[in-house]
Formats: sequence, structure tokens, C-alpha cells
Amino acid sequence: MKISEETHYINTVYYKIEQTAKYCRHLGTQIFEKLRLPLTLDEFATLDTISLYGEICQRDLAKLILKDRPSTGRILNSLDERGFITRFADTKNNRLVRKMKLTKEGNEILEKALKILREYLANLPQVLSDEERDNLEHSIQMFKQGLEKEVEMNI
Amino acid sequence: MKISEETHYINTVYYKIEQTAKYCRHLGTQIFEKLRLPLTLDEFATLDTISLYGEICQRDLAKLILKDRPSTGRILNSLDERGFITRFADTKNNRLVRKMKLTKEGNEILEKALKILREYLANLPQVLSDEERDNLEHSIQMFKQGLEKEVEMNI
DNA sequence: ATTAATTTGTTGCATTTGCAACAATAATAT
DNA sequence: ATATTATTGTTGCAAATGCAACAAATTAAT
Repeated sequence: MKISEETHYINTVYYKIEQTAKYCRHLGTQIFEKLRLPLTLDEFATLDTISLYGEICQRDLAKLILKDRPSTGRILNSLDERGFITRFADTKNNRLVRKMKLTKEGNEILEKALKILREYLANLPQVLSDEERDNLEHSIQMFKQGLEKEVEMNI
Repeated sequence: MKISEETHYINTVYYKIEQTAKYCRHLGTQIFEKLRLPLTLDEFATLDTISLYGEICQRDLAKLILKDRPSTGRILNSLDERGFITRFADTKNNRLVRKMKLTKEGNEILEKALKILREYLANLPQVLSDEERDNLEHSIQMFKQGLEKEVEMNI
């Protein structure tokens, strides 16, 4: 194995961020399966985000949960069929949009999942110290803001 | 819009990392298309990683390029058909494996892509200062190492 | 010596994802 | 007034992805 001193892709910060993101997703789905939660990670993030904003239209939600519009619509269809959200017509800037909010059942399932998750995560060894995590959050925030100027997300 | 003070998923470091990773991937593919490079981002990363290691077996490569074994095999099939790599039988721990290395054409296309990329990236506004980027690399490295103990990647 | 377990790579399939095109509606321009 | 552009959500399809199952070959166990 010969290692060159030139920068290679796998040594860049882009690679490290993608790698870490994959770890996060794997770990997240593994935890959701292990705990037998009746929601996927994406569904949980969706319910949690709706609960944060109260009422929100689909496109705004799509931007928040990092999905495109069709994927967001499909996730919402499933949550709707299972009675966790209701969708209703509303307006945003005088424009007709489809907004949604949590139902009583949606709130209950979200609270239940949150409770189980919090208990589980509290018993995990801490990955970073508080200070290190603050540093990471700050650095990645700066980096993301730099990228935002260059990239077109088209959602 | 009511904002609660509780932590919500979209405020966690997991979310921020996934978000930033998506930006990286979008930006990467957009640049590769804009520059009309004859490789995709994944193909470039594959060639670049093979060139770094010289000779490597598929499974080890899969771990490095963050793909599973089938996806890695398919990327390699395509690079093989286009004459950028050759594959040959070899042994690793007395076990028969399929290794690969770059062909002359593979080296040329990689160098050409690297040259175009370097020129383009040199003219982009710097996203982070050197110090900030070092901080980010260090923080995310620590975080990744913490996650590695908890997550099973199965590649 | 047989059997069981591991490692590596491939195949096939089901799921997910991304993306373009469309419909509906409203804002803006001419 | 009409046409153009923009926004939102859906549909449909192609591509990518993940995953289980398999084959081949080697190591470890009994």
C-alpha cells in the first residue's frame, strides 16, 4: 500500500462529512429497529418537525426534512393513512397550499417515541464532550453556510 | 409558527451533518456536470482511491468509497468496460480476492479530471478559513470515532 | 476427515430516490 | 385583458440503493 502525500478525495472534509452522515443514518435506523419504534427515522423527523412548527405547508416541510417534494408527499400520505396527521387547505402569500398538523394520535405516538428514545440515548456513552460538540456544531454551521451560497437545492 | 425550546431533531448535530452532507453531494454533482467531466463524482472518488492504494480488493474499496459491495461491483464494472481499470485475481490472507488497479487510460482520465477540478476549486471563494477547516476536520473526526463504536456497517 | 463458519464477490429483487412533466392557481408583465 | 412567469403538489418513470441469497473458496472446529 503506497500512500501519497497529495490530497485525495478520501482525505477531504467533504468525504469525512459524508462518511459521518452515513454513520448517523445507519445508527439511527438501527436504533429505531432495535427499539421496535412504530415509526421510521424519517417519519419521526417528519412528525417532530410538524410538531415544532404547528402548521406548515408541504414544500416548507420538504426543505426542513431534507427530502424533495415527491418524497415528502409520500411520507405524508403514509402518516395520513395511519391517522397521525391531518391535511387541510390553507393559504400562504395568498396562494393555496396544503398544510398539515398532528392529530391526537400523532402527538401520542411522537411523545411515546421521544420518551423511549430519550431513555435509550441517555444510557449511551457520550460521543463528545459538551465543548467538543459545541465546536462541531459551530464549525459545521459555518461550513454549511459557506456551501449554501454555491449550491442550488431545487426543492 | 410556534417554536418550542425543547430540542427537536432538526436542531441536533445529526441533522446538521446530514444536511451538510447533502449539500456536499449536490454541489459535487453540480460541479461535475458543469465542468462536463467524463466521470461521475462516485467514479472519480473510486479512481482516486484506487490510485491512492495502488492495488486493492473490492471489499476494502467498498469500505473506503462508502458503498456496499454490490454498488461497488457495479461502479467497477462500468469503469472496467470503459477501460479505466483492470481486475485480476490475487490473494489477501491466503484468500482469493479480486483486486484492481488503474490502467494507463484510467490514470490519464483521473489526472485530467483532477486538473480541471483543481483549477475550478481554486477560483471558488474559500468556504472556511484554514483554521476553521482544521477545527471542523478535528471535531468531525472525534465525532465519527465516537459513532464507530456504536454502529454496525456490515460492508 | 467432516462439518461448520468466514470471507469475498455476484445476482436478483424490492424499496427508495431523484427528476422531469403536469395540473392548478396566483402573481407579474405587457 | 392577455400572456408570461412562479409556486405548490402530484404522477410516473428511470436510476440508485439496500439487502438477502447464493457460489466459491478458505479457515476453524469437532
